[in-house]
Amino acid sequence: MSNSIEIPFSTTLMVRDTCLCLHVQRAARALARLFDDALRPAGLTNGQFSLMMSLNRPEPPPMGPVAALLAMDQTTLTAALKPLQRKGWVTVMENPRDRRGRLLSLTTEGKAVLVRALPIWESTHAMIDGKLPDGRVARLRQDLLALS
Amino acid sequence: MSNSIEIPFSTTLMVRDTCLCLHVQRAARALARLFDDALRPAGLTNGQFSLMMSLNRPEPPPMGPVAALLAMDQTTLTAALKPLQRKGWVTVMENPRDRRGRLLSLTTEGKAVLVRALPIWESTHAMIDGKLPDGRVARLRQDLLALS
DNA sequence: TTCATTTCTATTGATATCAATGTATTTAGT
DNA sequence: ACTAAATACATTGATATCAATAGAAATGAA
Repeated sequence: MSNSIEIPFSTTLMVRDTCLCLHVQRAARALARLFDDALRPAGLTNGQFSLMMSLNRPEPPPMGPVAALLAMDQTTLTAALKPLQRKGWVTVMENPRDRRGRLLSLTTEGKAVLVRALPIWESTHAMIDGKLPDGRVARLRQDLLALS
Repeated sequence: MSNSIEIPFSTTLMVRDTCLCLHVQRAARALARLFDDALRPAGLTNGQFSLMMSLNRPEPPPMGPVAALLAMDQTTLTAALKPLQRKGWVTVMENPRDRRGRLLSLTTEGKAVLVRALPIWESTHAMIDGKLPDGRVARLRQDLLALS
């Protein structure tokens, strides 16, 4: 019988130390927890905050561009809207110009939630900012954009 | 009646452009899709690859350290192990030295899956690496670690 | 106009993620 | 040894994520 083929432990350490995907997933989970904790008093998760903030526009956007902006699957956006609709913070209406599409907008109450969440975002983000040397944050954002 | 308080659109644009959490979540989703697509022929997702690779050690680790390494909640790890156990790629056994704990190890078949996945990871990671200017990747990893 | 194609979204099923909570076991203080 | 506290993990419930698929409407080619 063929003996098991194994990956050497050194390779495991190399992958662990160099894998960009793993590094980004780790940071994503850590930052998500951080912002979720901070935003909890406002009743929002980090993802809900980003989504609702992206809906704060002069004109209600259709779903496609919003999903693209957040770099998420369209079906994920459909699902993410459900709890926000239930809470009455977001409305999803048929686009009169294209009846396949939907237009997303914040309700008055949704805007109020966002107003309460904004200072939390500001202070939390300022704290994160302080964790990295000056100027480094801009480059980090640029690099993350290149990966998106 | 009090008129609605709104966040100016300029603030929305500022948050969209500067929020590190959003940038990291975006990159995390994009990279996850990229690696998931590449690893699909091997039957693994990016997260399963990272998890199984982290189990490729001389001694089977308990769950706590593995969850910490991946920067994920312990309950998430419990859930993530389920499909891998079902497929017979990972075994979860009681720790004889501490009967509260579990020891995680790859099966022979699990190691074989990992062997098949490794070259996919290598080529995919090389492609990502090429997207960023030389030397920038190392700094990016360092910054992501600082956020974790 | 008609029909094939494309576009926009929803649904289903599977996994991922975490908070809240519960259980069993170990450890520490006495 | 006994008990309180801490530790390690599992379960439940809710949301997040995407692939596969399906439906409806718009678009384009003839």
